[in-house]
Amino acid sequence: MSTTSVPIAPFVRLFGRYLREQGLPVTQQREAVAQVVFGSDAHLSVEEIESILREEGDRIGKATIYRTLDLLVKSKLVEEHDFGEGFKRYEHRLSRQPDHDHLICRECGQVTEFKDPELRRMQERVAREHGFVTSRHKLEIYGLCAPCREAGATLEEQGLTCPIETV
Amino acid sequence: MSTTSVPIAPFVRLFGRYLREQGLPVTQQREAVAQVVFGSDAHLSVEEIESILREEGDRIGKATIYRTLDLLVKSKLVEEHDFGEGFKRYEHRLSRQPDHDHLICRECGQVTEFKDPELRRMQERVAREHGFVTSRHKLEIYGLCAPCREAGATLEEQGLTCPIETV
DNA sequence: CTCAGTGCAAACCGTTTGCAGAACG
DNA sequence: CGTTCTGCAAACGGTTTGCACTGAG
Repeated sequence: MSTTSVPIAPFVRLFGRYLREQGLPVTQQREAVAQVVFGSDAHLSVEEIESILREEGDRIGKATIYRTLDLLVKSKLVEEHDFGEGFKRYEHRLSRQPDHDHLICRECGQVTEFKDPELRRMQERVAREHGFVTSRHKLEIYGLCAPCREAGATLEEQGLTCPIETV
Repeated sequence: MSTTSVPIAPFVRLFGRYLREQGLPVTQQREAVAQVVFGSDAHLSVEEIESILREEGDRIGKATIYRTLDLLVKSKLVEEHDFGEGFKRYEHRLSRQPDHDHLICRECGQVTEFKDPELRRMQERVAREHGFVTSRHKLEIYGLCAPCREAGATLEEQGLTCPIETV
C-alpha cells in the first residue's frame, strides 16, 4: 500500500542477474516492471502495476507486464496470490517476513501480513499424518479489520436458518 | 471422488426447503444439479457436474448449473473453492468434517480433507492480535501424496540459486 | 395466468498468444 | 546481425448476462 523506504535498486539488479543466468535479455521494460513491484509493499494487481507505470511515464503493454511477472515469479523474487477477486496479485519476497500468511478484510480488501511459528509445525504434522511431502501452504483468514468495524461494517451472512452444524 | 453411500434425498429436500423459504421455484433442473453435488464427496468442477448430468441423461445448460450453484452456495449447503486451477470447484457441506481444510497433491491434484483443532484457536488469536474480527479461514497445504511420490514424482523447483532467506 | 427459470448465444474479463517491427547482446 | 522482446490485437476459457421461450405455482 505504499512505497518502501528500502533501496530497491539491489533487488532490481538481483532480477537482472537472474535474467542473465538464464541467458535472457535485460530490457528496460523488464527493469521498469521490476522497479514497480520491488518499490511497493502492497499486493499489486496487473492493473495497478500498469497504472503506476503509466503515472511514471512508462507506457508498457499489458502482455509485457504479464510476461515479466512470469519471469519474476520463476525467479522466486515475487510471489503470485489469488485472493478470490477474479484476478491475481503480486508481492515481492524482499519484505521483512518471509513465508508469511494473510489476513484479508472482507469490507475494504486490505491485506495484512502475519507470521505464526506454530503454523509451520502444524503443516508438517498434518502432512506427515497423511503421507504427504509438503512444499508450501497458503493460509488466508477472512474477516473485518478494525477501521471497517468501527465504521459500522458487519459480516452479515444468511443462508439456511438451520443448516448443518457449522462448528 | 465417488458416490456417497449416505442417502442424499434429505439434502436435496433441504435445498428445496431453502428455495421455498426464499420464494423461489423448485425446478427439476435445480434438483438435478443438487442431486449431483450432494451425491458426490468430491470437489466437483462445473464441467464435471455437467458431464455427470449428461451421463444421467439430463441435458442442463451451463448457465443453469452456474445459477443453481450460486443458490446452493447462498444456502450454505455447498462451499465454493478455488484451488488455483483457473476454475472453481464445489463441495457440499454435509460430509463428516465441517469446517475442514485441504491437502492438495501438486502432481495428481487429489484433494484430501483434514481438520485440525489447533487451527481455529490460532485463527482467533492471530485475528485478535491484529484487531480483526474473523469470519472464516482457508488453509491449503500443497505437496506430494504418497502414491505420486512412490511413482517417482518430485517437487523440483528452480529459481535464483541464492535468492532471499527462504525460511 | 404470471412471474421466475431455462437454454442458447453473445458478452465479459483477466490472461495468453501470434505476429510484424524494435531492441538486446 | 541473429535472436529474443515488445506491443498490438485477436484468441482463449471460465463465468455472466440478455432475451425469447418454457414451466412452476
